[in-house]
Amino acid sequence: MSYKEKKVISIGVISELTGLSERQIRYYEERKLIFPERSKGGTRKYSFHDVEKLVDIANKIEDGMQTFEIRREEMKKADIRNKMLRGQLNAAFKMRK
Amino acid sequence: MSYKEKKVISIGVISELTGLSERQIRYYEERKLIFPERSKGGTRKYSFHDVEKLVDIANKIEDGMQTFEIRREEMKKADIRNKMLRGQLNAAFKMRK
DNA sequence: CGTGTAAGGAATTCTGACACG
DNA sequence: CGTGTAAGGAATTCTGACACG
Repeated sequence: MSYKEKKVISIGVISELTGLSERQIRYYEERKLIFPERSKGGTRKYSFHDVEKLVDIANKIEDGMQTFEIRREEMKKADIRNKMLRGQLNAAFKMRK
Repeated sequence: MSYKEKKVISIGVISELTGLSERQIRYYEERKLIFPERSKGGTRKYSFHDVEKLVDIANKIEDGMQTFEIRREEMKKADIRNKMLRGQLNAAFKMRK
């Protein structure tokens, strides 16, 4: 896994990097838009990828989009990715028969 | 600046990533081998590059090298880099005359 | 709905020092 | 020299709640 995906950054730093309040960052997690890991003690850990995600989210919210819409959009993307992956695997499987 | 160089990781996470104790990590800073940044509150912030540096340092110490030797080695490398850079710049300057 | 805030507590980090060697 | 540790304090983060709207 690349550095970009490693969850090692605490919420305070994330707040600085994104310009969002800690409240906002935690709320977007509550709405299932981001998924930080946790230390043994329970503190949240984010990745650089999460920083980019958060900036995207913030922009969409500024444009008037609601969190559930952003989430739905995200789900749709993941769905398409899954279908494409299935297609790939299926094609590969058929070739082996 | 790439993600690798951004100083955003706290000492606890660095300790986990490197397997070194916080004591060791702070000591290597005292010996001028690494240079974390500080938050307003004074907590140390490291980069992924520092993680790699620390692993290197730990290996050298395990091989019996002393911190001042590691530092000397580092200084020498930086020195060579500087000389090469000067050479480059000088050559470029002459070409313009 | 999305965000601010005060509240109390817990986890994290800091420094300077003593210890061993 | 390099590292462990106990000590006391400060910075950081956590959760649940009230507020506004």
